[in-house]
Amino acid sequence: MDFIRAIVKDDLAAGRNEGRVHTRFPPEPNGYLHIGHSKAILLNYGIAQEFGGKFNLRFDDTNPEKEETEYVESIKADLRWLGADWEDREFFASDYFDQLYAWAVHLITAGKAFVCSQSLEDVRAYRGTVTEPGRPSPDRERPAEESLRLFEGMKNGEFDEGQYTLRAKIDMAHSNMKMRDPLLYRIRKVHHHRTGDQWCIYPFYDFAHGQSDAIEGITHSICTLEFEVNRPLYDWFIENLPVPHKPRQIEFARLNLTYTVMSKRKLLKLVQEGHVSGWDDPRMPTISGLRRLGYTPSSIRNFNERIGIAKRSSTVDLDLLKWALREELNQTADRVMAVLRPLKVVITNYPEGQVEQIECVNNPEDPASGTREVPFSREIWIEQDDFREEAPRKFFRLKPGAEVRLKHAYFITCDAVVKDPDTGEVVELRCSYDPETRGGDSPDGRKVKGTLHWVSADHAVDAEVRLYDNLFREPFPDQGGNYLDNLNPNSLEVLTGCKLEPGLGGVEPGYRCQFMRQGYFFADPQDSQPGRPVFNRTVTLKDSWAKLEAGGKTG
RNA sequence: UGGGGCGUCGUCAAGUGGUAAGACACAAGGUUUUGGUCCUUGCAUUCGCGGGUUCGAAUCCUGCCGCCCCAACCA
Repeated sequence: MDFIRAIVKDDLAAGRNEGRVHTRFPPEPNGYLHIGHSKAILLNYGIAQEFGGKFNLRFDDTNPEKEETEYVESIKADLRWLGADWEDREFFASDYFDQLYAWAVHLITAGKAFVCSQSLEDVRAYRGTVTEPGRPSPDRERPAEESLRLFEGMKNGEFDEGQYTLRAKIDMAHSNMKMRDPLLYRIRKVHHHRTGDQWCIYPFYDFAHGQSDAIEGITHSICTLEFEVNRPLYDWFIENLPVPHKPRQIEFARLNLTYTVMSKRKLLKLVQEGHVSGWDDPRMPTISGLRRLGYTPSSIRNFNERIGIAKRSSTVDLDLLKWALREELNQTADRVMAVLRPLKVVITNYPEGQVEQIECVNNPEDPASGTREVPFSREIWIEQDDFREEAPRKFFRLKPGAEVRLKHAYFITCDAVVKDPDTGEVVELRCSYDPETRGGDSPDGRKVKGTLHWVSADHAVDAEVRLYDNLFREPFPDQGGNYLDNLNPNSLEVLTGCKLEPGLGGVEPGYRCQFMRQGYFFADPQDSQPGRPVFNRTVTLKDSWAKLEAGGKTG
């Protein structure tokens, strides 16, 4: 059990919050959700579930300049996909603008807030530094009546942007910078995605967040580490306002992942500069990107269970995310045969025009998945990588004179290599098969080390296959300068003319399977259609042969 | 630098005074009609470093070191 659940459990045992548990996920609708957000979502939703509590969705929409309805919709879709259910409790900080305004008035009346006329520059200069105390604004002792009048003027649009702000009167010498008379409201004459032009003053995060929690009866306001310094201010508002409930803020370490970036600002730049096709590009660490790549919600939940919750900043190995996906798909995905880079094989002793139906196991990990029939004929496609004219000792695939097994079908032996007379490129293999080995076993007990996947040439379905790899080539893209310099130039390779076993021709978008010996693939939800399949490679299979080769240990 | 937070295996992470869980990664074997899966084994005499308290310390005290956050009219 992590430290936050321990706190919740303890609160329950002590009878705090009337025995309630109520959490929330408070995204700002200024970008798409990413895998890092899934940690916060699953934590908050998970705690509500486990302790019989409730979970709210609340959009933190206090900055109209960056927020859009498109983001609101994408966030809701992603939350649903992850399985987080906020029932009918969908809120917006902007729902509380009236109450927040009233509370601001309350603070002014109590002499705890004032309207300040300092310029942006002066506010900054007077704030002091981390080692020096700040100085009070000349307006700090403005009479409450006057502040009240000015604040109303601000609300009514009588002033220009930047002319006035509302500030709390706390302590300009406080060692915590957040407590040096923080800004509560600013004038912004911009259209808000929900309140339209109703308001021209908008509350800041600090003045909106805790109070929104209080209004909703949130018991545990869980957020990330960088808000730790905001907590004294969070508590100050709760203590100095007549709020209906006192929530408690608890911070945990946000998720970082190797080979990617997680800040919305950086992701937005990737989108805007066209380094990716959009927020849902399969290479993006966004929820929508992972979904389109082929990830499952359960694998993301499983991943989150394994990384834990703690307070130390950390970066999780991307391999763990990939592992969580493989672990699930190994159990659930049907195995099919697809040749990505085709090489023609003619089985010279196989009768011309003959076609046999070969029975294939759908998933050896799941007997209930049954079998299917795949046509076999004289000409087939195999993977170019599965043939080497000059092969190292440990290369168990096809080479001149060698015998291998075609999965579920026959043993074949390579008799001759046909090359393009001009380029020397291998264009076709002439092989012979052993009719006694149908099904893949030899009656004389003869063993072969290699088993290849294949597709009958006459029956193959053509497809486009997109091979995705890490977006960045460095585990820490931010290290040493600009992350854009560390973009992986080979993050996407598009293959056309791939040869699929015929059953794959009519597959629906969103279909998931294992291309045997290659990886898990997903029929692209947007570009694939029955009759014209387009597959995304979600994740490769572990490849110990590639590892041997890379290590020079192929004999 | 003032304040806040954190330092346990390559990466995450349990552990809260009784003598270092687990997962991923990695390595070596075995099984295998996917060089996949699966199985076996190995992988921190040590918990940032140094002192101290104690029969006993990753856990308590103390000094130091390192990393992260805060000086947006962002969240």
